Parts: sequence; structure tokens; C-alpha cells
Amino acid sequence: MGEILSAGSIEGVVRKDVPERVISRLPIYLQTVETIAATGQTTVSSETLATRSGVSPSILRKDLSQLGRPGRRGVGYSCQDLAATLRSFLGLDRAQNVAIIGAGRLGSALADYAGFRGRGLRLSAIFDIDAAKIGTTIGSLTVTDLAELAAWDEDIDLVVMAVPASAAPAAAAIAADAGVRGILNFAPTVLETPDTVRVRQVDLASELQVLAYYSALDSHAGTSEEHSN
Amino acid sequence: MGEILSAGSIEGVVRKDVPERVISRLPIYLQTVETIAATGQTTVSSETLATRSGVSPSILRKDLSQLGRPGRRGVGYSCQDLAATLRSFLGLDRAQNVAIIGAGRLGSALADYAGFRGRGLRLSAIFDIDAAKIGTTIGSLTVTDLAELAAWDEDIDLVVMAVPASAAPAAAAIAADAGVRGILNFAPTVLETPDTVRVRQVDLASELQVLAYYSALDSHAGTSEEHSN
DNA sequence: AGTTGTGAAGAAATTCACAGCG
DNA sequence: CGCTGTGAATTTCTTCACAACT
Repeated sequence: MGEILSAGSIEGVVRKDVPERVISRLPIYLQTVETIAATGQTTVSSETLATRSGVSPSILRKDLSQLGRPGRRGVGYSCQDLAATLRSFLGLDRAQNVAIIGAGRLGSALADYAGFRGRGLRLSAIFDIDAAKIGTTIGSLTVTDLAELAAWDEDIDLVVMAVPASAAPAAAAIAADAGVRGILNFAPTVLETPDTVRVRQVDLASELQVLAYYSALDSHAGTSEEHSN
Repeated sequence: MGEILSAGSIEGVVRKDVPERVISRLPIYLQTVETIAATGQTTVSSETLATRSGVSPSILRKDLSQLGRPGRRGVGYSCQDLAATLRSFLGLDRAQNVAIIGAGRLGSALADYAGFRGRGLRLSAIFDIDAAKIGTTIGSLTVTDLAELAAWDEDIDLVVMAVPASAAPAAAAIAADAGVRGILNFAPTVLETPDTVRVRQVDLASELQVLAYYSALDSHAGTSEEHSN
């Protein structure tokens, strides 16, 4: 009974509450350590892993210390162990069922996005409310009426919301009623959901506007034509 | 003489260095205040604006206090003024030229994304390196060889990187050489760029994995079949 | 009276620096 | 000897609470 990850689930590892800030960095570490493992390296130092992940070594060590499995002092972290621990910690041992709501341009593109499989995510349905789209095929999936989400034969864990802002709140309510646990929202609206449903916001225009700020800032800093070179 | 925003630029407003955390909230406020203004309201309180933007009133007031234009005590903020101030502050007075690199599924979908215009962003080109794609049309744009980015007739301010992870670093280098100021990176790789180029990362799989964590967490909290209802 | 702007307090995140271990 | 794990110091962010102003 020293085994912590016995059931291939989170069991026993999640005791302290880990801040969301930390959680949001773990997938990056997972991605990085998998890339490093793919080159044949068996261990990796906090220095290397941190640099390749875009964070400082101390923050990386603090983060990893939270998940229970220690690295080896003088050596570093075992790539295999670390990847397995991260996957388990993130709840990726069993693939999460993901549905896309919105079979427009963006939804269709995301449906074909290769980055799901192999990352612990299984795209299992795509929904829309537009009769013209229902029944059409995207990749290996058939677009289904959103009304059928609640009765879908596989429980949907997560939803990618790829509908216009005006349609997002109603769709979110349907998803929440259906027992969905998380929504990744591409619509530029703050969604109100019961606290059983966590929302993460991805707003393309906002991100670009942040970049625009720095772009304009630089233009004014060096008012003359060129900096130097 | 007294006019601060005379040249329709940032001039004089940007003195203190504003933390990126704050900057990244401003587009949300802009979005919210525009929505409110569209309903005909002329002023809005920090309470309302904050709630609709998903932040606390105090943080909203702190954020807005940084941009110089005060609200009216006892009344709130003028929707028109605030929107104009935010746009100006973010460098959106002149539309930023945006290019998409990568004319695959995602790049194509983003190219058609309606959310650019009216948000101070002008999509002005889409590039790829695949000869089969170059010359094809997406929306009103023709896919162009990435090699032509450097000599493009309009200066590209910002780039949306929608290429596979393996191709991203090379494409980022080309963009950086061409004088691009910001990259919104959809590829799951940390990009190394000169500090003239700011990168913001949007990783779909990572976002879903964060949601997966909370999803799995809940599953273990309430072990029995249903909540109630 | 009502709502902003803002110091001061409090909380959270990050970095430091080094003890502890392999 | 090298690298992790971690308390303590530091920095950053958020909230509080109220004076200032319309």
C-alpha cells in the first residue's frame, strides 16, 4: 500500500489544492518532457526542462514538487516517470470525451485538428443547431443536433464552444445541463455557468489586441526610422 | 495643447509601465463596454462593467485608473469615452496589419473568422510554404509563398502562427526577420524570438488538459453515480 | 447620495539560496 | 559533486476601505 497511483487514477495524489496557475503550466511540462523523451533521453534536469518550457527552474521545481513524485537529486527527473505522473495528475489516464459545439469554419477546423489523440483527449461528437449542417460529415464525425447532447450515449466531459457570441450562452446552458464539466470557449463572451462547469476563455481578437499594444508601444519608443542594427 | 490623444496615437498616455496582466484584461473591457454601448447606455459603473467582464470592481477601477482618463464620480464611465480610450491605448487607432502563416485547416478557418474587422485588426495576407496551397484563394485573400513575407508591400505588424509545431520555429524566424512585432502562436512549441517580437501562446490541447484536471477531480470528489436531480 | 481613485493591508506568486540527498 | 526540494525573502497582484469629488 505504498503505491499511490494504484488505480491508474488520481487517487491519493490530489490532497493539497493546487492553484490553477500551477495546473495551467503542467500540460506544457508534459508536452516538453514528451518531446525530450522522444529523442531518447531518459532523464532531464529542471534547468533544461524549465528553459524548454519557457519558465524558470525554480518555479518548475516548485510546481513538480506538488505532484508527489520526486526527481532524483544529482540526476534530474526520469522522463518516463514524469510524463506518466503528469498525465495521471491531469486526469488523462482515461481519455476525456470532448465534443465540439458549432460546426462552422472554426469548429470544423478544430474537429480535424490532429492534436487531440495522443494528448489524452478523444473527440467524440460535433453538434450544431443549424439544420443545414446536421447530418453532414466532418472527418469521421457526423454533425448532430445540439438537442441530442443531453442524451448522448457517451458522457461528454469537455466541450469546445465554437459558436457566435450570441449563441454561446444558450449552448453553454445546454452543455451544463447535460453534465459537461468544462468548456473551452472561443466566443468572445463571459459565460455564466454553475460551478460544476469550469470555463476557460480563448479570445483570438483579445490576444491580438494585447500584441497590438506592444507593437504600438515600440513604434513610439523609437520614433526615428531605425534603432541601430 | 491640452489634447493628449491629439495624433490619434498613444502619445503621452503610456508613461508608467503597465503590467502585462493588466493589458490582457483591457481587450475584455473594451469588448464589454462596446456591447453595453450598443444597447444605448451612455454610462456604466465599475460594478456593472466588472461583473459583465468577469472581474472584481476594484481590479477594474485599478486597471482603468492606469489609462489616464478618469470616470465621473457618482456617475460612472462614459461608454463612448472609455471605448475610445481603450482602443487608443491598445494601439488600435490605426488597424494593425495581421498575417496568418499556415493555410491549413486552422489557418483557413481563422482567415474567415469574422472577429477581426471592427476590432482594430486588418487581415492582410495569408502565407504558406506548400506549393500546392500557394495561389489558392481563401475568402478574399490569395495564399502566398512565405518567402515573400519580408518583401510584402504592407508592413505586417502581427502574425497568427497556424502551422505544425515542427514548422513553427523556422516560420517564426522568418517573421522576426521581416520586422513583425508580435506572434500569436497556435503551435504547441515555445518559440524563441528576439525581444522585438512578443509571443503569446494559445495551445488548444493544453487548455483542454487543464479542464480535464478539474473534470477528473470532481469525478473523484462525488464518487456515487449522480449528484441529485 | 453615489461612485470613482487610491493608499494601505493582505494574499499570492516568484525568486533566492542553500540544506539535503543521491 | 550535482541537482532537487523547500523555507525565507521578495516581488507582484488583489482586495479593502475610505477620502475625494461630482
